[in-house]
Order: sequence, then structure tokens, then C-alpha cells
Amino acid sequence: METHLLRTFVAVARGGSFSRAARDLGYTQSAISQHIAALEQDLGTALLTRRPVAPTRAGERLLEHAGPLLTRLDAARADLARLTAAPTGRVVLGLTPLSLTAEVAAAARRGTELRVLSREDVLTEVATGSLDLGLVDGMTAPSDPLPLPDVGPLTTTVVGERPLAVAVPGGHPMTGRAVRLAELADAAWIDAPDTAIPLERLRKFASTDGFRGRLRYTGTDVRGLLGLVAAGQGLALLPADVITGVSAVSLSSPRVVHRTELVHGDPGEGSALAATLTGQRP
Amino acid sequence: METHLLRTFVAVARGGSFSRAARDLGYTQSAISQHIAALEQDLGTALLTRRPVAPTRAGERLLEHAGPLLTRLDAARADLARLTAAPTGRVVLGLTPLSLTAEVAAAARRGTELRVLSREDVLTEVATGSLDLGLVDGMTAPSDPLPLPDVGPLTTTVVGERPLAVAVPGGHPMTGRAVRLAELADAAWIDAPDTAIPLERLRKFASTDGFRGRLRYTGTDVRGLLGLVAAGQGLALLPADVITGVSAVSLSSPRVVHRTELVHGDPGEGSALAATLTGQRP
DNA sequence: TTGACTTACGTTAAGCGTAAGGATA
DNA sequence: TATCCTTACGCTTAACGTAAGTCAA
Repeated sequence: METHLLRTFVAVARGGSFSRAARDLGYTQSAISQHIAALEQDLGTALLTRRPVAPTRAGERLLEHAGPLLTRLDAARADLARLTAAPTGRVVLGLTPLSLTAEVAAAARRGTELRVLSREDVLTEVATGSLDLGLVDGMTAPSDPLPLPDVGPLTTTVVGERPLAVAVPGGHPMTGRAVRLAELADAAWIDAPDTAIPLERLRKFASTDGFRGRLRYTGTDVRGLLGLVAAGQGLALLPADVITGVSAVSLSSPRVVHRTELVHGDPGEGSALAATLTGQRP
Repeated sequence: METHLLRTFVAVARGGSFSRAARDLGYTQSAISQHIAALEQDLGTALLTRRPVAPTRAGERLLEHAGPLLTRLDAARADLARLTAAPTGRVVLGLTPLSLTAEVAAAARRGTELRVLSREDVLTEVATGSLDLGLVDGMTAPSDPLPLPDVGPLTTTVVGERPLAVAVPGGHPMTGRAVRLAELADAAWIDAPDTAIPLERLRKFASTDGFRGRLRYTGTDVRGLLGLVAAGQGLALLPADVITGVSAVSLSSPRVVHRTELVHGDPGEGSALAATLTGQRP
């Protein structure tokens, strides 16, 4: 299972075509065919159906492994590159929308580049070196770490915790009282995994099958999401202090907080900013 | 960064010798030399010092990546192999010593092979297919999952939770009362990471630098560890119900439990046993 | 000098592209 | 028939082993 064969395999599986993968990777289509044949022989199973080109059961399974495997490989290369690289004086900070708090806003210094991304992208880009530092947010029990996927040896540090609340349209009957999360399992929710707390996470904490999204909201803009809430399209769980223009209903149980964490490999370039963010005076 | 080059690199780094790696891997020593040269050129850095052969800083870093990378690669291969493999009627269950509770003992059926291993070994061997099922134990906050390293897409299910207690020599002044874990940071502890709860974990929960081991106990035998406690060599944190022959002191804080979880990839072969262990009547 | 890695070199095989050969819609 | 994957075939090059070379203890 050589890495270039895996690369080819995911390219073919993603694109759904041998010839497309050939163009993408700069091989001839014949070479792609040979790559796939070699991989299938090595593993002793068919990985793709042809005509139409689609992963078999085994292929699906291999894809689950191949993705993380290849990003970790990129992470390793980037990690070593950082050891030798000359400092550029430029710091690229990736952040999820809700991790951009007032403190973070104040900490950014001249020359910093800020990129708002999904949680997943922040993690893999920090690992693969496209970002010097990352800030990710999420919901956990107080003082518990965020459950982040393992994309390599990254360091994570708490930057802050703050209360969560449910954003509800103004005048909503719930306004003014605290609710238990479980009561809201059947409410209309907006599924905005890259902006608010993912509904999957709510299901986990409430241990139910509920919290099914009425609308799906992709992207990373909080204001737009609040607009949808205001329009009565559904609820969203957010840090209390970002909820403006609509009502915020606090949670009485379970005890959860919104937490943001700083992640980095070798801090190198961004170590000064990292120190500021984690509250150390450098 | 082809996988065979990484394999060679870890073999050389581990064995501390090119010629030894050559013997181990079935290459000539010249080929090993060429592999390392190719990898160093690819990454643009020296990875090993020669004479003596030892990893450089960059090499150390690469090793951190290469280990997980290669086991995940093996895991992928094993995972696909399981999809095609014919059932053998034989189930191999890996378990950490403290996960062998009375319920587990009762659940094992004729033909089951049980292997007592460290937490880490159980995880990687389940991932790489040497084990059909694994049972791992550890300390967490009640109803929190165990923090297990990510070695691939494994399913984990709770098997049980039970109280923890500190094993102390009979007649110890603490006997009979409940203590806060933090009080014991400076006590004499036995560092038995593969048998009892690792001291590192205690440090995490007490948020201190204490809990330094007076003795180190490697291996997976609980009775021997209790013998050391009885001899006054130090304390150990264990599930209350395994503490016999010495006194058990319960913890008043933090609120933690001993938890055991079942892990498996594709349950396949062991699915009947898995169902019994997780309390479902199959 | 000996043990251990590197390098030169010849051989072999693997990888790639061209082009012809199916298969499918 | 057009598209797309497979296969045959020849070429190129990279990988390996042998053996000579080099370096440090």
C-alpha cells in the first residue's frame, strides 16, 4: 500500500472517474488504471466498480482510512518543514466563527492573517502547516477538553469558557426562563454545524435522537444565522454573548459551556500571539 | 514519502543500525542506505546521525508521525481483510487486567482466547486485527468516555462503571475515612500504568505535578501489585472491588469512576460475545 | 584493522506512456 | 458511435544487489 497508490485511489473515488483523476494528478489514464489494479491486487479485493466508477464496500472502508492517513502524511511533512523553515514574520491564524471573541480580536497584531474556517478545516490546516495557529470552539462539560479528531501531534490550550444559550425569536414563549436542553429535542432547529454548535453534539449531550434540523445553514457567518433565528426559522445554540437582536434562553441542564481552544504544532512563528491568546504575558 | 521508506526508517531508528534493519527487513544493507538517503532527500533534512546511528531532531519528529501512520496503515489492511475473511469460529479477546470483571469472566464462551495486555496494545491490536475484540479500562468522570488514542475507526461501547478506591496497607491511618485525591499528591505511589490507573491520569484529575511514583511496576498482574501495597511500598488507585488483602479508601472528590469499554472494528467474528458483554441478549 | 555506512555500477523489474482492444450507454 | 476503462508492448528509470570505497573507533 504505497502512498501514491492511495492518493490515486482517493482522487478516483472522489472524482468518480479514472480519466478525471489522471488529469488532476498529471498521469495518463492508463497509469491510473494500473495504480488501481496494483492496489486492488495488493489488498486482494475490488475497490471500485467501473461503469459507473464507484467505491465498493471495501473501497468505502479504505476511503475512511485513506483520508486521515494522507492528511497525517502531509502533516508529517509540514512538521519537518517547519523545523527548517526560515521565519517569515507573518502569522496565519485559522479560527472558527465563534472563537473570535473580544479578547482574540484585541490580541491580533499587525501582520496577522485571520481565516475563518470550519472546525475540521482549522484542525487539518494547522496539522498540515497551512495555518500557524488555530482557534476552535465547541460545547463541553465545564473544564472538559473539546473532543477533537486526532490529526497528528498537536498541542491544545484553553483560551476561555463562557456560557451557552439558545437563540430564540423575540417574544418566544420561552423567553425569560431557563430550559433543560432535552425539552427542546423536538423544537425546530437550524442545523449550522460550522457556525453554531452542531446538532449532533446536542444529541450527544441530551442522549436522544431528536434535534433534527429544519434548515441547514452552511458557512461561517453568525449574523446571517441570527437573522434566520429572528425570522422564526428555528433555534440555534450559541455562546450567550454573541446572541443579539433575538432573545437568549439559558440552559438549566445539562451543565455545559462554550469553550475555545488554541491548537498548534510547533508554535514557532506564532508563539508570541499564542502566548497572548492563552493569557501569558510574553 | 513512500511507506516502505518510512518502514525502513523506523526499523533503523529502533534498532540503531542500518545492517540490523537490513537483516530484519530482508534487504541488503546497501538498500537500507539508499532508502534513508531517498527519504532524507525527499524531506530535505538529515534524519539520522551516522556513527552512532541516532535520530536527529527532525528524525525524532518524524518518528512521532511514522509510528501511528504505519499502525493505521496496518489497521486499514486488516480492516479490509476482515471484510473478505472466512469466519474461523475462534474469538480473540484482548483485555487490560482491570477490565476482567466477574461479568466478563462469565461471558466468555468455549473457544474464546483471552489475552491480557496493556491499554495501548489492546487498542493497536484491535485496530490491526490481531484481536477481534478489546476491553479497556480507565478512570473518567461519570458517564464520560475514556480518552483513547485514535488508531482508526473503532467502535466503543460502555461495558460498566464502578467505584474507585485507593489501596492502602492495612492499618494505614487513612483507613475508614474518605479522602480527597489532592491530599494524596505527595504520598508514596506505585507507578503501575499497565495495571492500576496511571499516575499521569491522577495528575490530570488533581491538576497537580504530584503523584510521582516511588516504585515502577510494569506488567499486568493485579495480585502482585496488591502485594506491594500490602508491604507498604506505596499506594495504588484501583476499582474498589479488586482491592483485597489491604484496605480500600474511597475518594470524596473529584467524582470519578472506573469505566470499562468494549472496542472493536467490524465486530464480525466476535459479535455474539460483544452483544453479551454489552448486556444485550443476542 | 575492523566494523559499519556510502557509493559506483551492472542488472532487473517496476512504472509510465502510446496505442490498440473491449465494454457500455 | 462515443466514452471510458483495460491491456499489450516498448521504453525509461528507479530499485536492488554486489563489491569496492571511505570513515571512525
